[in-house]
Amino acid sequence: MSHSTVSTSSPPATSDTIAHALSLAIHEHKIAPGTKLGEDELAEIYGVSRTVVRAALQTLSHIKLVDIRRNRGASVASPTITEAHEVFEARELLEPRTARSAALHATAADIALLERHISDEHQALADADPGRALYLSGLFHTEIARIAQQATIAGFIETLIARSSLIIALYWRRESALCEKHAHHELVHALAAGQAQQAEELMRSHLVDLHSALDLRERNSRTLSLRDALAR
Amino acid sequence: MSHSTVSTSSPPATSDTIAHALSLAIHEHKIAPGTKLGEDELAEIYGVSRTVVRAALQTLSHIKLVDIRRNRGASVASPTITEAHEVFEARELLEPRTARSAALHATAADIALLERHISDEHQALADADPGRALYLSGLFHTEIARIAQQATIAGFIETLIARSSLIIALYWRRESALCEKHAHHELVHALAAGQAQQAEELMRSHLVDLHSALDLRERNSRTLSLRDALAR
DNA sequence: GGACGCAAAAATGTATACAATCCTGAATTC
DNA sequence: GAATTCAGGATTGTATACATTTTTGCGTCC
Repeated sequence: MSHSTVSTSSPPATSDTIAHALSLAIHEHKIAPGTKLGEDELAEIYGVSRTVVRAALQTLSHIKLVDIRRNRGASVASPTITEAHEVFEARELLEPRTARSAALHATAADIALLERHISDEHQALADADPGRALYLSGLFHTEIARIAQQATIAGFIETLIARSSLIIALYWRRESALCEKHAHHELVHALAAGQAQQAEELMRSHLVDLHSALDLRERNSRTLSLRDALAR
Repeated sequence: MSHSTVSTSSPPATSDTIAHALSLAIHEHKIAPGTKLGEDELAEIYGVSRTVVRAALQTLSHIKLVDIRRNRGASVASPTITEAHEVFEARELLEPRTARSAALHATAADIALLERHISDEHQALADADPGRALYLSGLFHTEIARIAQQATIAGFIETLIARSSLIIALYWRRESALCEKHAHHELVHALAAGQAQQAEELMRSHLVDLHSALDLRERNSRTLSLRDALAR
């Protein structure tokens, strides 16, 4: 009896359950980019057959959290430097406009929710759980997209944020501390006040800050992909 | 022997093959929105097991070409009016910027390819194959996204164009004839000349034209969803 | 000692069998 | 006659068995 299933006597896991659980673990940096995700292993962990696991992995591969290569199985994706730039450029194109729209649609309940996310994030940092803080930070962005009432664009942003989590795992430079300390707060204020232009600008500069806090020099690429290669 | 497999003695279809074939048929309006896609039926048509068919359907559901509801199977998606607006608003946000970028990256080979797409599209219209013309028209847009060398955004645009095909099937009004007669040509000229600003503007107005050629009044929604309901 | 090759083992791809759910339609009831 | 109930069939969900491919590790050869 090596491993038991993750939770005892819970409703049997569906592929959505598993995809969600894996997604969370990846967001929180509990599973590193490049990690092999064996089907049998996951099937045993969640107490289901490989059929269900494969469906979950396919879902995750579609949002590029997981890389599936034929006959070679699934592993957590490791975005290249080029992809990292692309993801942040896409965010810089989509999110400011979305923040503008959110400023026009935000209700009091929306603002309250965003503020709770921020305080949860601070709590996670206080608990020395940076992975969870990062996840909540991403949730803040997806929440804004939802408030903007553009489900289609919100879906895109969701996948971009998921990939951003991988990018941060690979390329974040420690030196650049929490430059975003107040960015989310200021954004909420602009949204609450309905200041569309202000919200758009704040979001743009916030994303530029994030982008520039990454070490995306070519030199580093080789180092990191080498580490990946050794990691397995 | 009722149905035989689609092509005799071809390499066995993979889920990608099937997803591509179905996607093409939907793009070309050979399968109408709302059509039920039974697993056994498709499995027999393509000469594979349901396992492979299910993977293909899942792929298509990720890009919202197909709607899968638990225990209820898959059918071709029928976007609502709200979704239709969202899709075109997203395109209006993404594609003009992409066209700008394409103008800066386009090579002679790229331009030649685009021009061939246009002439193919005209040929299809001459052959009285409007479905294929529509498909090629969409391909023109995805090709521009590819030229822009932003794979991430190109992926988003690809799904938006796929959904646009469904939207056109549901909401296109015949009265508004080919207003876009020269739009693609002008766009290619701007791209070939490297006129970024011009390309961006042309793409924007082209998309606005398309958007306004749809009948997205609420009244029509009920009519069409009723037809859907009766269609099965 | 290192490179090559091959067989065994492990993992993924696909098909099939079985279980659970939904849909259909005829019989029943009011 | 209309609504309801409840089999029976049809369809989807999941597990398992088998086929194919990749990986691994040992042995051989140079």
